[in-house]
Amino acid sequence: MLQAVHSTQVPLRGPIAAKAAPQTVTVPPRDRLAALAVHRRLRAKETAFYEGDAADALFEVVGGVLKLYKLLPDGRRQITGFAYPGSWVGIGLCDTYAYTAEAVTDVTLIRYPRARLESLYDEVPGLARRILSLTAAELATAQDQMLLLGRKSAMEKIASFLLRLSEQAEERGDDACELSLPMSRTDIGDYLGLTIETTCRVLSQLCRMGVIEMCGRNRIRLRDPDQLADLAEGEALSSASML
Amino acid sequence: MLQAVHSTQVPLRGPIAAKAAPQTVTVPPRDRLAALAVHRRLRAKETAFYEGDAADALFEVVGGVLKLYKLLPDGRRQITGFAYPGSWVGIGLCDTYAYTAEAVTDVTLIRYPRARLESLYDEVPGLARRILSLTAAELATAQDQMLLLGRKSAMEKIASFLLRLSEQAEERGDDACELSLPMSRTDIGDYLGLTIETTCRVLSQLCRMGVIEMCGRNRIRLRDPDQLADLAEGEALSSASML
DNA sequence: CGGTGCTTTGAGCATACTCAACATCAGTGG
DNA sequence: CCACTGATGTTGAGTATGCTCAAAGCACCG
Repeated sequence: MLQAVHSTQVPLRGPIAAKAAPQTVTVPPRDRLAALAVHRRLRAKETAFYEGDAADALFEVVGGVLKLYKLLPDGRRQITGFAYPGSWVGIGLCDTYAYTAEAVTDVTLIRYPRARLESLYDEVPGLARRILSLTAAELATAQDQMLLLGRKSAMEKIASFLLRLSEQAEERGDDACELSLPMSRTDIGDYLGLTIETTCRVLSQLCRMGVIEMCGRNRIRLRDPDQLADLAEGEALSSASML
Repeated sequence: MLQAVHSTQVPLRGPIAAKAAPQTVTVPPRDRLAALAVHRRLRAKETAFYEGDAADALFEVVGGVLKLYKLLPDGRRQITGFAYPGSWVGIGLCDTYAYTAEAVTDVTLIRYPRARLESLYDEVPGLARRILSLTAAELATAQDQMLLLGRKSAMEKIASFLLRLSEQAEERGDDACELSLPMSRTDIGDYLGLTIETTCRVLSQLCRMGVIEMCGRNRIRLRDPDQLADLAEGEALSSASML
């Protein structure tokens, strides 16, 4: 069973999580993966699993957006990431999930039983490597986020967040200046380590500065992406202090 | 070459990065890995690689402690982790390193050329899985750190940090109450998203509260680990407000 | 001993938080 | 269709936590 190696190459679905090099997996494994897959739908606000649950499955996001978060005993919340189509959720070696996964919008998932998926790691060349690649991309994103959370100001955080959304939109083939924000202001704050009030205030300030424009609650138009990029890295333009 | 599978099992060196289940790899791969390995020594303050360098190798820490950090253009720094013996450094899919790795103490590393290591992933069963396990552990740690950076107070950050060091000491078989802090106060601050002054102040406060005791600059004794655990999760005891 | 680098402590301040009021939107039912 | 309601978002005023700037203490090392 370890022989079945040199067959045609088929690209797996690409990751959202940025810089992952295009990877491939041989065909038969694709089938063996498919044999494990079970589709699952969630309505907005439903959870796929809770932090602390037995981690018996991995999920691939096919449609919609999930938020992944951790809680402190007193209810403070940190969203560790948003999962867009192409993301894998629940990766991590532990036997319990390290975070809760809750649907922001209606969501479609593919569920892979963990034990059976992992038993394929050693049999299906490229599979472990593929998962590794996704995990490594997620790790790189997490490290960027640590820099953001630990060292950036509120303005820099919001600007960085909008820019990342813009890059993702571009990767998806959408207009990089027309952002959709499916998550609430509270969610954005909990992702960036801010309160909802600060999140609102900074967004309003960016509007006043003419850097962005709000088109309804969940839609933002970037009017000056270059200035936004400057703001994201602390190159506070003089106009930043005006107002 | 895909046949050489069922030989005796040998545990690879365990990870510091916590909850990784003990994993094993078959013997021949161990040899193949060893064939790639090159030892390297660093004196304190030397760097193994810089953020942005071509990522042509992975490193396993054998002795000493490294700090891994990212910089903003204006010099603000976020340490994303400390690498103790057993840690692998430089994991991440990118073709450039995502952070700088600098020796805190004198350090001994094993260097694995990345391309050649990765070419073994599909040939050596268990290898990719092993690296995946390490990466996943690092990801879980990173997510904990996001919660800390985004949502914890200075006191909670310091308390959490000391507790994690204590757990690591225990895993290493050392006394869980006798912590060695090889890194400077500045490093601790840059790891926790604090300034050096706040770091000092909180440590002093913990001393005054009788929770810890400082035995020289780089050594701390935990006198009340239970209270420290309470402080780490925001269960601010009344004594916390009494200076 | 005197330097240099790291740490500690103090005083004042700024950023982001808390609390509170109000505005807006989406969904519901009259 | 509009009025009502609850949820979500926005804005303001005051405050607190942690930062900045500054000085002094301490330890290690020639």
